[in-house]
Amino acid sequence: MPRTAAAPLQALKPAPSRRRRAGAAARAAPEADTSATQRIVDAITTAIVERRLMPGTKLAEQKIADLFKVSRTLVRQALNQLSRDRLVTLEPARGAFVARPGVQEARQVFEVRQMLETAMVRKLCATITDTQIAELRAHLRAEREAVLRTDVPGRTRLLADFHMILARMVGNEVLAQLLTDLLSRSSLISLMYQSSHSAEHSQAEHVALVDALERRDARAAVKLLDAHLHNVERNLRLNPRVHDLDAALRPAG
Amino acid sequence: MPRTAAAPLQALKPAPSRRRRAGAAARAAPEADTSATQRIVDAITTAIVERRLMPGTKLAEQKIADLFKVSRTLVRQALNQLSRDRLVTLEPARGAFVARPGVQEARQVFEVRQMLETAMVRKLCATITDTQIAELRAHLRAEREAVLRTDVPGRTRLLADFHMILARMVGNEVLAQLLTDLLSRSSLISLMYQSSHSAEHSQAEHVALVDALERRDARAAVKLLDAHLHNVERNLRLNPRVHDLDAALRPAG
DNA sequence: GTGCACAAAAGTGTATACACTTTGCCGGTC
DNA sequence: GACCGGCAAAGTGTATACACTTTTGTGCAC
Repeated sequence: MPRTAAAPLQALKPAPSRRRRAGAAARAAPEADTSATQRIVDAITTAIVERRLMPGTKLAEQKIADLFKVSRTLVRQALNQLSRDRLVTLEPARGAFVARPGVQEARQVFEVRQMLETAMVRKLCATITDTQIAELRAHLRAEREAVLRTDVPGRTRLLADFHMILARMVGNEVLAQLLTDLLSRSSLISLMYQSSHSAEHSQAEHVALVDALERRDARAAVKLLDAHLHNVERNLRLNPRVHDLDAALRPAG
Repeated sequence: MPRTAAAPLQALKPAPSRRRRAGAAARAAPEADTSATQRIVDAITTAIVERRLMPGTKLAEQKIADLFKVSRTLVRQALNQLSRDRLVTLEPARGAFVARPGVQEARQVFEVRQMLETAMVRKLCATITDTQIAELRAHLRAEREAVLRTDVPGRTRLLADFHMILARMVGNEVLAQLLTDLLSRSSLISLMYQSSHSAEHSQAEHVALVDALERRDARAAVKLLDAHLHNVERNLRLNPRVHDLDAALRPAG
């Protein structure tokens, strides 16, 4: 690795495009430019989700402040938000680090996802419209293209966005919010425990799920989603392995 | 009301006892004293949950800072956290206010709770031990006593804690965390939409649920929980009413 | 008497300053 | 040569300062 270890934060430089927390306050406000704090949160979030920042990386306040040309005040606000999302951990008087979710936390996140998403799909089966099916099909095509051209960051995000789209289609903003957080954490988890679940496999499972939704077959849809999440989790390297040596030696276990 | 409107924040003075986010970082750390920021968050949270702060109340930074004898910096951190919990809303350049969740948000919170909690109870039926049943029975007694002596803040918290205890019994910290937030928001919601669901009724439904859990009757338990949440929501005054006049006249609708 | 304009006051948004903790390094000691 | 103590550098935690926005109150015009 030719890069010097002193500047791993350069990964933040390419500013993101998407905006988070779109439905934060559905006021009549014309939704002005995003705040500086939010820009930093978004940049770090997408850097983590797109796997440009490795777990354990130190996020020094002054360095980030220089990168974004703001004071530490705003950086601290951003890091606080991120720590509530569990994407970074704050160690008192030591600083902020990209989180290293443990295997227990990993399992718990997937368990909650399974609870929420199966209920979500069940509801969706009863309300989904043909227009929404078409929207899903369009997304599946985008997924497929990203997989075919092996666009790793792109397909990673699209595969996660699929679940977000389902959540938004239920029309429940609270649900969408929760799932956004869980999906970010899932990204971090599958980054840490290097998933062997191929992107093509995931994509195929998404297709099957949409097929079931189109048939309004709730039973099948729930079963497929359940299997999908189970597969993703099963293919994480959550068992003690040689590769996890460094993690195993840490006090957190 | 003899109080002057200038000091509604006195409600914050009685410091809370419980600590939030207990499982934040299960490190080997001896868990030192809570940070000043967290103390403020806890104080405001419990003040809202125990209904000492009304929705819409302005939370001026300097006033809170004076109350807690800290600088605005820490108060801002606390308000930011609270806004992420949706207990306060931040209006740019105007300040922080105790949130006024709309009817749509109210319905969505209860919908998500129903999704999460039914799944949770189903899992719990398969794993619950006799010791845990006993723990629940003890809690039910505490609830009953609080109801009988019409200890309003106490019973409010105990009735919410019941759901939290169920969540913790699943052994899933992520789930417990999510539900903590949802329950806080639920408290705020039932405060705003003055519930007509009597505390005695809720308490009786809790008893029935524990009975079903003791029989390990998942079907019945899920049904009872479902009915319980449905009852609570149905008894909120979510329909346009005269009492909501002030809310109705606000631009937010 | 009502309505608008402007100015003072209050309050939020961001930056900077400073105290204190942690960390890495150097020299001394056994 | 390894270990312990302390010192300097770096970095976090909190307070304060200042710019700018919103609000409020006053006076003037109509």
